[in-house]
Amino acid sequence: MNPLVAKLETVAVLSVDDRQALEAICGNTRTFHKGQDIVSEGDRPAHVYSILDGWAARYKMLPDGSQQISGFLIPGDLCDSEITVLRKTDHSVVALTSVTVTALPREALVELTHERPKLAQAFWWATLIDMAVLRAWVVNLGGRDAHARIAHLACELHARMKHLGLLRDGELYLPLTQEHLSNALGLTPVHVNRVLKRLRDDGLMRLRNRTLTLLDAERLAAAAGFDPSYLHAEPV
Amino acid sequence: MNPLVAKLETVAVLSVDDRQALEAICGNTRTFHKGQDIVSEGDRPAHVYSILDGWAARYKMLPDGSQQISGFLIPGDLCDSEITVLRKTDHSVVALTSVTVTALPREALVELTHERPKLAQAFWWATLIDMAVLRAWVVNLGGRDAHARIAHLACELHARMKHLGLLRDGELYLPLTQEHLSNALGLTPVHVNRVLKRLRDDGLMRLRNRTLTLLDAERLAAAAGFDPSYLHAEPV
DNA sequence: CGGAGTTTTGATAGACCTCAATGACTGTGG
DNA sequence: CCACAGTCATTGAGGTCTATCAAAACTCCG
Repeated sequence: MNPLVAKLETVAVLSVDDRQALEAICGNTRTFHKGQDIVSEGDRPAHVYSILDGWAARYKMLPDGSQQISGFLIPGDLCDSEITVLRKTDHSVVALTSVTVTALPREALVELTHERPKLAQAFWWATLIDMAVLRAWVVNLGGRDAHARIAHLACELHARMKHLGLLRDGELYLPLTQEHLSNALGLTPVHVNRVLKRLRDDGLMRLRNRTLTLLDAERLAAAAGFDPSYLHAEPV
Repeated sequence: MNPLVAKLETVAVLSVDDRQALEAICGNTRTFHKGQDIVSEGDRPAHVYSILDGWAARYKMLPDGSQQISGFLIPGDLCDSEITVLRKTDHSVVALTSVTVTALPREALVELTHERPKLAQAFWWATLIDMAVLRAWVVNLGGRDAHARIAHLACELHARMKHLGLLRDGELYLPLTQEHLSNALGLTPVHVNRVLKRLRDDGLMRLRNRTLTLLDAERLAAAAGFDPSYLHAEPV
């Protein structure tokens, strides 16, 4: 099933009609290769891209040439929903793996949500969850040291992928280099490396060969101060 | 006019009917005094509170007793819209001044947006703007040093208040202590103090007696890497 | 096998934190 | 109108976490 539909259905009950209408405006799929920008800062895309498969990252270039990642996107996530209100995107989205997206024409999406309030609600509510994730990032960056910060991100990604049913043997494919992590966490790659070593030595988690293993999920969550309830959305 | 309506009208065109329907579900107003929690983490409020007047801050308590602020709320902002999807709030909101809110019953809001797609869109789009602000916070916390970080927050708050027409002589009433700033910016109060002194000595900005003055808005924005377009929402 | 990207490790430096004390400001009550 | 308490701002000294610079080892892939 279309993962966007799946995501919306975790926050709202859609009628068959609603679902079909949404699927009807999904345009052609398009594939981006690893490293390619799906959306570039300053663009005024005519489409809202929804990720069908693969990983992507939102990031913003800073004046000194560094980049700050503000979110990781996985299947079901929208890359640039803000273009429905902002004239241009205020950040970029880059493919971390080969990424397949479906393109929802902006106008069609606006009309669709105008005609189908249930869908408009669903998009709103899905955005509220995304926002809860973003708040958790703020708390993570502002309130925790490197050790807890990395642990928390690991817990978040693990929980999100689990929710999508994308774990393999409890392990998680993570296409992130230590440099990606450092750009997401406000640390340097070198320090990320050292802290990963400590997490590994402490038996909390291991990241190797793009595979994340939670060695002791409970102690890891404790070290991270991780409480998954913000992610979720059990059916109301 | 109800500042919530004003906020929604910056992102969508509402009919008179829509506006009246929204105003109709605004329940009694309620006033919280400074320091009081408007929403507490773990609550399951039956109302979504919209700020009519005053300042508030979202924050989360961390295990070590510190608190991380994830946003400042000003008139028009919703305190706890996430309760439409999350069973309980994942953070608290505290009044920084005396705060007047209007209470929108959760059920009524859900029904209203179900019946009036334009309103549902407006709430969605307003949330997208709030999210852009939050992304900017992530970038600020993760990507900038203390000097630029404080400068950026000052620019953001100035721009938001200007947009609401709440500046006085280009100056901004800011009911924040240096400790609030430190809790928002992931710094210590002592360091905030030192950096504020430097910003003052450099002629960039001054914060004194709860009044923020941008001494040199242009150089300040440059130091902060501030680009206001994310905030905004000119009519599309 | 070669070469680029990535991970790992060491040594040193700097931004920011902690602890602690002083000084300014605000509101209150006598 | 002044004295007082409480909150908040300011300053100093020393310590820690994380950054920077540099180089070596590893991995992956063509």
